[in-house]
Amino acid sequence: MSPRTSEQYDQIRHEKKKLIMDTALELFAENGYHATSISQIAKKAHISKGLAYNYFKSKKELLDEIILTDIETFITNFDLNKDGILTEEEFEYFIRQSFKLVRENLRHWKLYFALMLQPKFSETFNLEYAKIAEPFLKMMNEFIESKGVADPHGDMMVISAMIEGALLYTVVAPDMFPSEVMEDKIMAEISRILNKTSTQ
Amino acid sequence: MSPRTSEQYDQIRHEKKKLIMDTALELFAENGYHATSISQIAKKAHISKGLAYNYFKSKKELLDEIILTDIETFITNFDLNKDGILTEEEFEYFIRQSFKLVRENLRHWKLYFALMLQPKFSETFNLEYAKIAEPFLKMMNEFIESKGVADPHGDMMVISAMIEGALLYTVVAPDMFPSEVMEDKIMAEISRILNKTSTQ
Amino acid sequence: MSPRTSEQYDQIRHEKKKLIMDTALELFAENGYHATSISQIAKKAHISKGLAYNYFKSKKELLDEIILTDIETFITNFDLNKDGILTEEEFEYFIRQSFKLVRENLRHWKLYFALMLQPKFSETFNLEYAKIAEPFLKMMNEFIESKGVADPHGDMMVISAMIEGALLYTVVAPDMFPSEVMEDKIMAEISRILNKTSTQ
Amino acid sequence: MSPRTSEQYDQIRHEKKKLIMDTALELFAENGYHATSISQIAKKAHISKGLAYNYFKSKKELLDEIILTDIETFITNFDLNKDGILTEEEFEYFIRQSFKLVRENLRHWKLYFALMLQPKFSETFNLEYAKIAEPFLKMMNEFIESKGVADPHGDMMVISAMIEGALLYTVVAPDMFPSEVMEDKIMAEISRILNKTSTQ
DNA sequence: GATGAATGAGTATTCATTCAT
DNA sequence: CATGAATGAATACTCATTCAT
Repeated sequence: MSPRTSEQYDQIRHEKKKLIMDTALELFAENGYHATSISQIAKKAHISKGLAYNYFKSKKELLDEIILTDIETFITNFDLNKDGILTEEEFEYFIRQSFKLVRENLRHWKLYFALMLQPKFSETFNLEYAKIAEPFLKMMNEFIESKGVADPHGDMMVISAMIEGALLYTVVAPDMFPSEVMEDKIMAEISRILNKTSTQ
Repeated sequence: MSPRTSEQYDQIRHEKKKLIMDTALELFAENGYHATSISQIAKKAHISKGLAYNYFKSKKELLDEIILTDIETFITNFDLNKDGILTEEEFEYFIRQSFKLVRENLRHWKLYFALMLQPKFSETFNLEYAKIAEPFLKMMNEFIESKGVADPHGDMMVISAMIEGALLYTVVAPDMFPSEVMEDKIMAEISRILNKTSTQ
Repeated sequence: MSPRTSEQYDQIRHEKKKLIMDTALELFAENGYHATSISQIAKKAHISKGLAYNYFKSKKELLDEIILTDIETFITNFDLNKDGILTEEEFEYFIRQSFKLVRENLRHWKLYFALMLQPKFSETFNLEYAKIAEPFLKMMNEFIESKGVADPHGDMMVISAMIEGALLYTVVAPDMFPSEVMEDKIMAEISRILNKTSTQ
Repeated sequence: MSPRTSEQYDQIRHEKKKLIMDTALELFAENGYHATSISQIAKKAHISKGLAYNYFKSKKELLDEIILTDIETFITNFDLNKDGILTEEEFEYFIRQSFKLVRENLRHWKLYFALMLQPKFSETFNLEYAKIAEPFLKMMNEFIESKGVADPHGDMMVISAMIEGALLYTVVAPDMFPSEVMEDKIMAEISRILNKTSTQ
């Protein structure tokens, strides 16, 4: 048999890493980071404990890589680096896209909320999410200000809270609070908030 | 010499229990239940590990008692059992009172959000919080319906999300999202949502 | 109220000690010495843990006192110190009395068998039981020799084993091996062993 | 490099398990189950505490596996499942074999006697020993009945007591009660009991 | 790349014992 | 005489991590 090419090795490495990270995310989200052991992850992923350490230096680093990868996915899906002024359509796109991403990866967001509650725990998490949150808030701020409302900062806070609350419900109680329904309602509410001055 | 009276013992027991529960809540909220050890709690409370077990049968039961006590405090502060129809003032009172209670006991609510994310973990939590959440949602539902809005269920979800998000920010980012400011803004927003039909 | 007389105090002390020892024996016999905690004993005796230490310096000493008291009872019931030669009636009395005492205090004998199996554990037990066993065996030896059998030492061993086995069954399986029935059968068997030479 | 073959792992597992079980049996027999800690076992076996838990889920399960293995050994050495009628030689073989097995594994039988005294403690023990005891008693019963003695049940009890007592002495006082000597004496006694009718 | 045996520090929990009252 | 709060050492058990193969 011919030896595997290095591409094949890379392929294997990549797939195994993904398998481990997916499995870990599932368990971290369901039971929490501390309540999840490497043994459980290994068993569920049908690999040996040793192999997990072949790919990740430690349990914490496994968490870190999960966070980083998810952030990357998020950023890729958003293109948050644009500098120009947002159109109404782009603004709506951003928010709807947020709901969509949360719905498509509930586990990640469950983990996100959990880590948000223990800020001392993960430096990585704090740093990485700042990268998202800041431009997001900045964008939101600028857009709201551009609308000429009376209290832009206040409106920003209400809108953020509404979105954050809806995303939390999407994650913990999707049956009682259907995500798509909330998304539409919230979009409408935001429109009303930001356009009320013009109608007066 | 005669032994301590049972009143003295009750007094001691009550104070020590409170000390242990307060200390535990502080650590549970800050670092999470699983990341907090009985040793840490004992050290911080300046007692021996053994004493903690004199008062609580297990770590889980310590958590349970914290939850139960906090729920009691909450219910006492609310009188949620009233059946009659809410006035506008009472409705506002309920919501403002919620913000107030969260602000006054941030630790408890941090724990609340954390436990909400791991529903399988604590039976006690689920049962006890259902006791609060259900009448709260029912009250909100009935009140909104009484206002004759076009989409009462949708409005209820938006309002709930707004409140939940604001409370979450109150707990995790009070500096960036000042709770009192949000409270006022949200009260105003709710008014607008529920009274918009009348102005049309 | 007049102070209690010292006789009354002695009476109280004596009764409490007995209560504690009886309770402890019950639990030691049922679950074993190591599996029984002072707390359990105190709870079952409806006293405080502290009181147990008022009467006994340690858990081990509590065990020791139980052993000593039981030995005393045993010796009192036997009058094993007689030096003279045993009559046939006296020999039978000894054995039947052994069965009777075991039946009347199963707990103590359960403890006895358990301690016999862990000779390193209790010095007290070993010393005290030697006091019983030695004269008992000596008596048995002398009596058997006096009967002029061919193999007195062998017969002594068989008879002892028979008695010991029957007592063990009396303690652990009285339903399947009714003690009184065994007692009679064994007495008959002993007679036959010791008198067979004369009939030949 | 390639990982160990599963045969190698099986080999290692088998040897280590045996080492741990042998060490545990030694200590359990000598000092009792409750008085023996996993630390002691680990130290004596020159392994870490953790490794013991790699092989046995709990201390109780370690005990269970010891019991089960010993029972297997016992049954293998006996072939107790035969249905046919016993010859005199087979009956004698059974009894002599019992003595032999006890002598060859004193520790196991010390544990057996100790567990017999605490029937509530080990379900496993009760169930497994019933498997041995029942056919053994049945066999003995049938054989005795086949001999046409006047009181077969009574004889069975006396013979059982004699054997049980002799085995107990074999375990706790082999110096004072030499096992082989007792074995011969008891065999002779049994013969006399069972054949006395025919000679009269 | 892959395995799982092995470790050791840490965790929850128990318990004999002490002591102030 | 009597209580039960308090301690600390020990116990069963877990788990992240290492390593020989």
